[in-house]
Amino acid sequence: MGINKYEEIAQAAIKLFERKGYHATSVQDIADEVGLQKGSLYHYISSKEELLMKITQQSINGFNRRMEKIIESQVSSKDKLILAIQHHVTYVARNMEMTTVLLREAFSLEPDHHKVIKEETDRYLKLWTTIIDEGVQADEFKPGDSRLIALAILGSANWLHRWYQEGGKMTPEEIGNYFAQIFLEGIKK
Amino acid sequence: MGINKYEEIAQAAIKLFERKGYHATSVQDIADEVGLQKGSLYHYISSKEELLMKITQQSINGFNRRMEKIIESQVSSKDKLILAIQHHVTYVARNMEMTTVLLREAFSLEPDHHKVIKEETDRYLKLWTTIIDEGVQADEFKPGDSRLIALAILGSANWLHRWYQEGGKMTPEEIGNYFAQIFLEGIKK
Amino acid sequence: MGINKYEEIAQAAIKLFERKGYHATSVQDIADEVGLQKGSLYHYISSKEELLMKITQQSINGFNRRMEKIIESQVSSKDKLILAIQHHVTYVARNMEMTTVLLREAFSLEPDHHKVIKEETDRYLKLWTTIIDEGVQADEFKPGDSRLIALAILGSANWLHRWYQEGGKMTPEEIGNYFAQIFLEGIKK
Amino acid sequence: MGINKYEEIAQAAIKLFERKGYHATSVQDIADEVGLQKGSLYHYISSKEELLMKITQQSINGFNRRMEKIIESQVSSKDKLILAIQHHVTYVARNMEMTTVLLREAFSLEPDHHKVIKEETDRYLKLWTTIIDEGVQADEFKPGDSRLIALAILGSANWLHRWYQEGGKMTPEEIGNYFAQIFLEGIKK
DNA sequence: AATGAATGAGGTTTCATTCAT
DNA sequence: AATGAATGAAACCTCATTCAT
Repeated sequence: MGINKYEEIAQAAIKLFERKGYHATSVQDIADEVGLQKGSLYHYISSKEELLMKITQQSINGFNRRMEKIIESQVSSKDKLILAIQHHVTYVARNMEMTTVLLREAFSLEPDHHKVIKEETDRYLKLWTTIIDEGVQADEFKPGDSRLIALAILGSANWLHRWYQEGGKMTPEEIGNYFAQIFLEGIKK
Repeated sequence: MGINKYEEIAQAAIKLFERKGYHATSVQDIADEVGLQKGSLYHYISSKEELLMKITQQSINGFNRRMEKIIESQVSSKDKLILAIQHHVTYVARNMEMTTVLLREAFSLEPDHHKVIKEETDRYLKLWTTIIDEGVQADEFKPGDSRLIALAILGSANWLHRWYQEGGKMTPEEIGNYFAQIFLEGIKK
Repeated sequence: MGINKYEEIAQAAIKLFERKGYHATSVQDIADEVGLQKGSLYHYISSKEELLMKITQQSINGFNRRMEKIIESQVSSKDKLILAIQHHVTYVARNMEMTTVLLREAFSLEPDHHKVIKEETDRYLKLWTTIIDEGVQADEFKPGDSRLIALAILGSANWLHRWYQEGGKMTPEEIGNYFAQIFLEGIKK
Repeated sequence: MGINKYEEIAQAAIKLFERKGYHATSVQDIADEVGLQKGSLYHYISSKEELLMKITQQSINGFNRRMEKIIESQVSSKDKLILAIQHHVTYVARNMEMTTVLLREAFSLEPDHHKVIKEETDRYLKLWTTIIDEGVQADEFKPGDSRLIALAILGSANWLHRWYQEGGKMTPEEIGNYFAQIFLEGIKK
């Protein structure tokens, strides 16, 4: 904190965008949060939207980077899926504010910027379907619609940003495990 | 359409809030959409926020009403859960815009209003855990954390508002069935 | 005054743009001049630049309209030129502020708008060369570079906006006559 | 270039003030043009306005200095007038940007500064009327209003900054000659 | 000599809401 | 029921200038 002012500003923006929403957060709010005058912010940023863009980009990149490593790893498809769920869930839980901004505010980006984020999220989805398709081919998963399955899992895992609270009775890792188990085994006795 | 002007205004608001977001939608936008002057809107509404409140309330009420009927029905817990998933999925798919406004914009409500919506969504969650708990007790479901299971299912089902498109290769009913199957049986072979 | 608010605003803008320049005139200045709040101006205009555009357009149109009538009239080229000089001079003198805005501020228009004004001023110049060329053909004027002559005359006549003051010892008509005489006969004895 | 940084800055300012206007040119623009940081400029200048003042002063001084030499020369009034026109025209043509700044932007100076420039331009005008008055007394020119004649000539000659382009079919000298001829002989056959 | 962080005032524009007609 | 003029606050952003380093 303090070393890199841009980072400090981005952190303030993440916090405020999460709490109030992008449009309801004023540049003044961000300036107040970092203790600068409104105008002084513009030494570091070129626009409020640039901040949102950087934040969402950083967020989706974090998801993609982890997922690519999992895909490249030498384990069974089932284990890849378990890892993917665990990683997604813990990443959301450990970056709640940033994830919320990505999931809720990215659509406020200007069309050009939004397109870039959209492409990255599409890529992320594809990485999920790859794992599932491979698992089906390896006879590890039931045949099915891999995109629908991926969307079901991602829905569950993303939803975490709406209810997870640090200090609850389960750790993110435990939640990830549980989610993995649900999707693999189902809840029926 | 045209009979009830308030309803017409609400429909315009739903459409615009979904498309642009609550804060990015101006009262002028809504007025344009219904073909009135900005000032004339205020014969029908008392504030922009009131519109958002009515919309989110109507939306969450729709979810709750259906769920209560399911709970009261005389079928097994498993069948209740299947019905609940089917109903939620089809309700989202058939009310995409309104659902999006509920899920993405409710947090823009003033604290007092937001609290009301929060209570209703909490109630909705509780209805889901009720079914699951009963299913566990009836030995239909594996023992587990019913809240976590409900949140997993709701996450999947809510996420639909981000990707569902009318005219896709599966109907909402088919998607609902598939989701139910995933959560009951899992995807592992 | 008061009947047409837009006209009132435009008049205030002309006065202020002339006095302080376009960029040095704030929307606040204009609002103060007409006794409105800054924001209220935007019921009548869509931007400050629109005002400048309207003003310059009205101004150059005034010049062109008069000139076209002169061209169509059935008099000798010499008399057309005299009329043109008289009209230009009196138009400048009677619309000092607007002319100043046209001549000094039009270049502040955005490229698209500026292009429109440029085309109109080019057209105006061409009307002048037409008269001169016809006069040369009719053997009324010495052979010469009609464009250069037109630019010389226009320079003199436009410059009026920098020095003319109402109530001076010569009326605009007298100045026009004198200018016409200078350009036709020269000053040499 | 480079030896005298102040001169470099002034040249950048002339170029930018001409292109965009004084108010539309930011100190940042000037800094960019000379490859310095905004703050560093203030080692050389004390304010943006000082730059405009220096530029306009240098410009009007150039006009006055030449004119004084002409007045002192031992030739007929007619030849003085011809020389004056030639010099003015070539000076404008060879210093287009600086002249434009003088003619278009001087009025943006603060009152105190503006007054100084005004006095110099008034002096310049008086030098012209002196020549004309002497020519009338020497029976070289027709009797007339010397101020009006001077303003007519200056208008033509100043207007050059709005249309002259290097590389046109006439050199500045040829244009000067032509203008002199027009004002002396007129265009009527 | 040069930087670049910071200021604080002011720029244009948008907007939810009110109200007389 | 509908208008449209008007408000006043707040939005994002720019800018000339200062100053510690």
